[in-house]
Amino acid sequence: MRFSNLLFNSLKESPKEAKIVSHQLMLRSSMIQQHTSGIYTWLPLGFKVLKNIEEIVRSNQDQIGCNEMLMSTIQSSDLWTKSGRYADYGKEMLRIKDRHDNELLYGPTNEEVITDLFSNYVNSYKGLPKYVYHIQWKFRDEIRPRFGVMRGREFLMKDAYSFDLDHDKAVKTYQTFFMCYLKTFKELGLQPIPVKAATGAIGGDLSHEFQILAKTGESELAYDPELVSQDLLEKSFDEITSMYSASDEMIDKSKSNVVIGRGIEVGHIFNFGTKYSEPLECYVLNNEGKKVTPYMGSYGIGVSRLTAAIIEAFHDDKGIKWPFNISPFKINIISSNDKFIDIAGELYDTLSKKYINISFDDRDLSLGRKIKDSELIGIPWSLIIGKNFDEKNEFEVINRSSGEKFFVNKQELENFQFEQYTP
RNA sequence: CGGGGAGUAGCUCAGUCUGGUAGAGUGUCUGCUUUGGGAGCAGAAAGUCGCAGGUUCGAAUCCUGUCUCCCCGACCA
Repeated sequence: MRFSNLLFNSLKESPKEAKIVSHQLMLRSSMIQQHTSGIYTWLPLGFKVLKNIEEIVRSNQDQIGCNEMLMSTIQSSDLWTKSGRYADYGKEMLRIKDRHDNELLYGPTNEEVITDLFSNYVNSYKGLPKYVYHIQWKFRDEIRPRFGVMRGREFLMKDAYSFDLDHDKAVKTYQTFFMCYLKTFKELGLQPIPVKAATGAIGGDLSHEFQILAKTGESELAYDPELVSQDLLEKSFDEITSMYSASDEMIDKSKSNVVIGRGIEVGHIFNFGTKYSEPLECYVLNNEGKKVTPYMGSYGIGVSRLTAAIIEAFHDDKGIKWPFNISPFKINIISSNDKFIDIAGELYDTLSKKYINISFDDRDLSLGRKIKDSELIGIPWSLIIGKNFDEKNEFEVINRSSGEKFFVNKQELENFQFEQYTP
């Protein structure tokens, strides 16, 4: 993408409504624009990031045999009345009436819809287990939206649902998703702390929140420091969950060797048994031909929230520092002045064949301004063609994260390991 | 929903107390000079002062109503 074609306008000052750094940087770098309280338009840069995160989440779901599908945003109230949640959900649910006066709602979650769908498609224990997910916009009419997309009313969520024959199998499934989540977050550059959670409105006997440590996190948590210092992917579910972690009121202050911090909840998983399958009359026939009710679980990841959470984790006073695979652009080509614009353009064409998502700042602006924008947006690499090219035929490559500079000739540039980037 | 604050140019904000021609910085546009870290000079465009009503000769400013946004709390991916 050439900057001359990009819908982008960096702001030097933060709009005053933004209180936390991720919100400020998202506004300053033209990632989002607020439409109304808690509802945002995703501008080109923000949308690219959102899709990159979505893709990482998607590939990890696919790896555990989870089926991607797409359920509607608008739902009928019928199923919710059946499950008993139409009344329970209260004002957080956005209720709508169509022209026939039918009661509809903008889905805040999908347990009802998927349970109903499942009961129509799977009738035998042989069809179990089944995992399905979708990545879809949700709406919860929060009392007080805040912090930009961190707590919006409209948000993009990956929600998966599992169906198992019995409780033990459902627990195994739960563990599979648990480990899948750790891997997903690691690919996003994050190491969240799995916190035992109260099961709340969704109910069930087993639930974990995945919290990213951040000063601006909304909830307090206490945890065993080993949950942060060790690679959890090398441990088993039992080893991990035997370490101490607790949130808010569940924190045991008498515990020693425990760290108190604040966290951003980026994922939440539940094992809730037959809480929905039973009232919605979802069953399969077992090997004796008898009706049994599947055991279910649901598994959420806040995709739009993750954009903000990742910025909270990776930024400095100059702007965002995107991990390579999340960044809207991987390499930003900058010509220091118009003299090099053609050479820069050729380089852009060449590199575009090798990498996806290269950008070329072809605007007629001073070098300083272009570098500032590149830093603000958080592009992992800037590639400058300027005086060093003139004098020594060298390109200058700057790493956003470390600030390191490399001077390379054309041959070296071709072999340069741009992917080796971690903030 | 309770408590607090704010709506004036794209953005940040002054002006409101004490009514009298709508302001600054930044950004935008044009021209020239520039071009290695948000360049310089000159010029220009840009706001029904959130909306509605009222008081007044006259309202951004005073009064009434209303809408929206933000912050603190209880709920949540």
